Amino acid sequence: MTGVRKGELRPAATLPVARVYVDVPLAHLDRPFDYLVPDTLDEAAVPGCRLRLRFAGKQVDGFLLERVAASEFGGRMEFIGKVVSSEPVLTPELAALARAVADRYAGMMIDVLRLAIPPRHAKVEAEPPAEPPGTPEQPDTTRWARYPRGPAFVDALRNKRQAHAVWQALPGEDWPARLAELAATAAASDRGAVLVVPDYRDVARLYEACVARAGEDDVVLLAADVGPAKRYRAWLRVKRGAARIVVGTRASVFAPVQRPGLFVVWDDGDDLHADLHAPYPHVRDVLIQRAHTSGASLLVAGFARTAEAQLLVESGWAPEIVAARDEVRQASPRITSLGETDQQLARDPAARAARIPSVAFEAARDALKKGRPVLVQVPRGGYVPALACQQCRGPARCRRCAGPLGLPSGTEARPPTCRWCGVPDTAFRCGNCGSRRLRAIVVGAKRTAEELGRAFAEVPVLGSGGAEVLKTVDDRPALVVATPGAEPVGDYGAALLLDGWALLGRADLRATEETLRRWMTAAALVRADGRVVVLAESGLPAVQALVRWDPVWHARQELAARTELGFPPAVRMASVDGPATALAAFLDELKLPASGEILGPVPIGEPDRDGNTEKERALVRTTRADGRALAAALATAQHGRTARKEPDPIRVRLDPLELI
DNA sequence: GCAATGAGCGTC
DNA sequence: ACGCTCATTGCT
Repeated sequence: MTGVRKGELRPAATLPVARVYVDVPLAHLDRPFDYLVPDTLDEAAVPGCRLRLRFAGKQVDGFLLERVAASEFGGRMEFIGKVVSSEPVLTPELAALARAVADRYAGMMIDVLRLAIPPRHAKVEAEPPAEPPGTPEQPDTTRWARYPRGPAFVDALRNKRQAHAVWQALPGEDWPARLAELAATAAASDRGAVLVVPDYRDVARLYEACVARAGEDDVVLLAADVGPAKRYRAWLRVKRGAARIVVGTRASVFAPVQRPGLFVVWDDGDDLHADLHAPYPHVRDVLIQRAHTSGASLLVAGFARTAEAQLLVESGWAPEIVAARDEVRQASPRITSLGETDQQLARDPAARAARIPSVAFEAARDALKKGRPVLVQVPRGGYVPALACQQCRGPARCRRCAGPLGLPSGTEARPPTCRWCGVPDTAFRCGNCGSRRLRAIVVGAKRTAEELGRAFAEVPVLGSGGAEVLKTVDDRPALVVATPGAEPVGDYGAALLLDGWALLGRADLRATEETLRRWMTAAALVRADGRVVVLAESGLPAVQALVRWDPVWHARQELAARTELGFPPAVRMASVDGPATALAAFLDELKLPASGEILGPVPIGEPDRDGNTEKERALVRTTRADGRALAAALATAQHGRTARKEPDPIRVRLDPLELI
C-alpha cells in the first residue's frame, strides 16, 4: 500500500474543478489545465495559491488560477496533489498581467510568473502580517509648478483620475524628491504606487525620499539583490496591502500593490530596464500594460527622452511635462562642445605637458578653484567596433535594410557587411552626406583622463565604475573619474564628457540616443553656475541637443529617423536566433501577417571549436498595427516546435534593445 | 494467430 | 515517473 489511492479521493462539494497553470517549460502547454480538488483540500485550495501536482506522471509545481463548477475537458482529470501554501500569490490582476505580457512577447505565462512572484520562504510567510498603514498626509508638491503641466498631473493623482505623462526633468532636478511626492500623493488617496528605477543606487536614493514623505511603514524596497527572505517579506507586505509604495528595480514592475494609482519608470532609456530572462519584458511596456488595465496613472520620466516615449507623446497617449525654455536656461550649466576638427590647439601653459584641450582644462581648473568637485566621464571598455562615415561621422548603414555595417570577423579582408541581412556592400555611399569613405571607430579618451589627473596633481582623483561605484562625493575639490551610469551624486562645478566617440560609434540602433542620455545624466549633476565640456563634433545632433539641453528636439528627430528607416518603435521587430537549420525551419513555418518581412538570417556569435558558426539570427518586422499578430505567429511557431519535441531551442525576442 | 514484453508519447 | 498505445518478439 503506497500513498493515497485515487479511489479514496472525493471531489470537493462545491467548485470541484481547479484551473491550473503548470510549471513546465514547453510552449504548447502554456495554457490552464483542469484538475479536481479533493474535498480534503477544499479549504486550502484557494485561487492564487501554489500547488504540487502530477502532470504526465511527473510531480510539478503549479498555480491555482480559479475554481469552477465544471470542466470542458473530456478526459479523466487528476486530483491536485497538495497545496504548497494557501497564500494567494497569483492575484487576479497579476494573472491577467502575466498573460498579457506573455502574449505581447511571444513567451510563456509561467516564465512571466517566475519573474513576478518571488520564491516562497515558509518562515517569512508564517510571520504575523504587518499592520495596515495609516493614511499619510498630502505632501508638499509645489516644486512641480516649475513644469507647466506638472500641477495638473499631481491634481489627477490626488483626485484618483487616470493621467499619462512623459516627464523630462530639468538639469539639477532632485528627481527622487519629485517622484516621492507623486508616490506620497497617491498613497494619501489610499492608492498604491510602483516606482521602477534602473539600478540599486537609484533605488536607495528614491527609497529614502519616499520614506521621508510617506513614512517607513508605507514604503517597501523591492530588488533582486536583497536576499530571498527579505525580498519575500517585502513582497508579501505589498500584496497584503500593508504598504502602498514600492520602490525597486525591474522585477518590481510586477509588484502586486492593491488599488494601483501610479506607475513610474525613471530613465526608461537605461537598458537595465529590459529583463534578461525570457520573455525579456521591458519595464516601460509592462507599466503601460498595467496602467491600461488597472486605470492607474503612468509617468515615463528621465532627463533625456527615448524615441519610445516620444511615440507616446506623438500618438496622443501621453501629454508631456517639460519646463519652459526660460526655466531650462536658468537651471542649465553652460555646455560647450569640442570636436576633433574644432579642437583648439592652443594649450594652457600649465597643461602643456598634457594634451588636454584648453577649454576643458579651464573649466576643470575654475571649478576646482571654487572648491567644487569635477566629474570626468570616460567610456567603458569593450565596445563593438563599427563603421562610420568618414565625412559626417554618422553610422554606416546598409542600403537594403538600413542595418549597421561592420567588418566581418575573419582572416582575409572582406567588404563591409550588413550585420542584419548579411549583404556585403562593396560600394558604400553615405545616405546622409554622400561620402564614399568609411572610418573605423577608435577609443582614445581613457588617456585624456589620465593626463587630466597628472595636470592637477595636487587634487585627489576618485574613481567610480565597474566593481567600485561611489554613491556620493563630498563638496570639495576632486577629480571624479566615472564610467557612464556610475557617476557619484554630487554638487559638481564642472563635467568633462570624454566618451563621445566610443558611445556614438557603437553599432547600435540606439547609439546616439544612448549617448545623449548618458551625457545628460552626468551633466544634470552639475550646478547651474558650472560648466560642461563635451569632446565631440558640434555638428552632431546629440551634441546640439546637449548644448541646448533639448531632449525633446532630439527625441523627435530620433523617432522621425527610425520611422523613415523602419526601426522600432516605428515598427514592431523581433529577433529570432538558433542553430541554422532549426532557424530556417522555424522561419519557413512562420505565418506572418501581411506587413511581415524577414531580414537575414546572418551568422552570429563566435565560431566553435571546429570553426563553424552554426548559430544564426534573423530579424522579423511588421507594422505596429500587426504587432499582436506577429507575436501570435511567433508563439504558434514555438508551439509547433515544442509539440514535435524538436531539440534545438529557438530564441525569440520582441523589440530587442540591441539590434547589433 | 496471439499473448507477452518494451519503447515512446502525451501530458487535465 | 504514470499509464496509455503501438510495435516487436516469441511461442503455439
